Amino acid sequence: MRSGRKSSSVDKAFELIEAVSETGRAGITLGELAGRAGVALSTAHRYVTSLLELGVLDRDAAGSYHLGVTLVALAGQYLEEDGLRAAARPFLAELVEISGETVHLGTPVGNQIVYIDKVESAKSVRLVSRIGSRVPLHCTAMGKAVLAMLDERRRAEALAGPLDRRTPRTLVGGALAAELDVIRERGFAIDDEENEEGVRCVGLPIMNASGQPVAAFSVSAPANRFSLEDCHTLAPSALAIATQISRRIGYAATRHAAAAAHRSRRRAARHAPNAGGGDL
Amino acid sequence: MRSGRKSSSVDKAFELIEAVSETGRAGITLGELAGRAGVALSTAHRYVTSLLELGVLDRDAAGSYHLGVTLVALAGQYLEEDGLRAAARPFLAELVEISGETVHLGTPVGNQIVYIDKVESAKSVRLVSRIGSRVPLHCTAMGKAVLAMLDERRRAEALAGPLDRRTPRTLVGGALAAELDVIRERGFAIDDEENEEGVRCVGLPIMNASGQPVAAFSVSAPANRFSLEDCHTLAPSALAIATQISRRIGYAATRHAAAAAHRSRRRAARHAPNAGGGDL
DNA sequence: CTCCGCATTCGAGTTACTCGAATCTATTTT
DNA sequence: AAAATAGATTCGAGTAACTCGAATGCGGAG
Repeated sequence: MRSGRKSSSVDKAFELIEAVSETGRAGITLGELAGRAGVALSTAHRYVTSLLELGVLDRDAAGSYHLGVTLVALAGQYLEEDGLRAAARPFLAELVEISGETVHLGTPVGNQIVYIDKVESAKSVRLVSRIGSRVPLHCTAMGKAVLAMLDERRRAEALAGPLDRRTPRTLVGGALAAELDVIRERGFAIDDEENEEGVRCVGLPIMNASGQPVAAFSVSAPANRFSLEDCHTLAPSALAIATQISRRIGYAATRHAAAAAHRSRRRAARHAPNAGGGDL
Repeated sequence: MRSGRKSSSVDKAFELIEAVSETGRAGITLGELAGRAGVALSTAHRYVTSLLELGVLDRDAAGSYHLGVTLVALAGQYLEEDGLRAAARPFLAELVEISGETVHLGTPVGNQIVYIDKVESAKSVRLVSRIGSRVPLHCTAMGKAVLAMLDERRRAEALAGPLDRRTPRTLVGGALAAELDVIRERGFAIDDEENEEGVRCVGLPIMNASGQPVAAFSVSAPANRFSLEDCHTLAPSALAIATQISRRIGYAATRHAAAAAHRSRRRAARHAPNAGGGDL
């Protein structure tokens, strides 16, 4: 085949954006940006010229590059239209009531989870996080919940790279694979200080009509007031909520119902957008 | 010159993204997308393939395209790092105290203003808005405040397209130009139901070290409890706050001090990033 | 079962990107 | 204050990668 099936220009442009994103508050010079993204200096300059004009990137007075406001405009649009978020919100609020702890909603992209919503507990010692944060799949409750429900091929893909040992309790390799099987069986994941010391979470997948884990939610709390036992106690309520959210976005709820889900895909596809439009 | 100074691939990719953004909750098919963005179907397909893989766009079960979560991740990063937002926040909160009404912070991109922060009043009848919203320049308080401070060339650029008459009071043409001169002179803008009936706003520009209006903020309220007189009464406090924010991000504060601002640009440029890093 | 729309594939043609070196501008050093 | 340095920007040749239109294949609708 003469031409590839994707656009390398687009890929490179987003590599540039990602490189800017990773540099943080200080910004980054054009030269360094080109280096990080692996393109020639003049190429980077040309791409960046377009991105500046679009407001996707910005330059400060010193000439360093930063992310631009256009990204905020697009993200705002996304959050407003996201049916999953609208559908899940009341259930997540209910879960905050039940657990008394902060609940997050996230979606997998690549081998990360992006937080797209948050309902905070009223307690004074809360965990800091923000919508838009990205966390790894392999060491978080939401991430493991998603991994556990992926088919073999996708799971292998997501775990292909070297896995960070963020804490002494982080699971990798065979131990992680075994854990994922357990999670798949019981329906929920526990992050036992595997991502951040002093923080425990319970995470559950949200399945779409095709039986794919399209999102997840988690309850997070300081480990000292959220024991492993508390995690297990909370699980039944959380499972019920996961089922309800999944059903609401069109998942045929039988356990091993991949085939059934597949058959009902057409109808579900037409109904899903409407479900998203409602506010309940 | 053989090669242009910007990348048309990047431009087109964002035209696609913009087209998806404009379609709203229902999503858009590939064919229509190609039409709106003005590219061939197969081209759109290639770009979209990359954008899907990056998580910038997403497909629902019916095959329609939507915005993707990667945008949320990037926007979250932007908001976290934005020095202006951090610098302005305490002052905006103070302005909410003084006025009792909701205050917004926004940045110009193209001929729109994007909301990047919001501090809500405690009153029960509040205006709905969200971070990431885009509003026109010519008929909003923030927009007019920015327009008034632009140099002749940029102002003309921003007003080049046909201007929407959003309400009967919207100003266009000569009346708008005259109004902008008044705004420049007195330092603040008033949106007297020019963008939305029943809503009045007072808007002020935030200037950077080079004397350019890089942002604006506004106080918005239902017209029935926020008269034109109220707007003028609030102005002095708002002006003081605008000056303080501008100074904090590095603007040499003298009134007609464009030249002085220009002379001090080098020093300011070096200091500005540090000022942005602080949290006060 | 057939029709129809839309996603996807394919190959030829050419635009628009890549690279390295030169130039210009701004900042730092002596 | 002048020279030195680093980085941004321009430039031109070469070619990889994109654009287009048509053909194919898949899934939904009648």
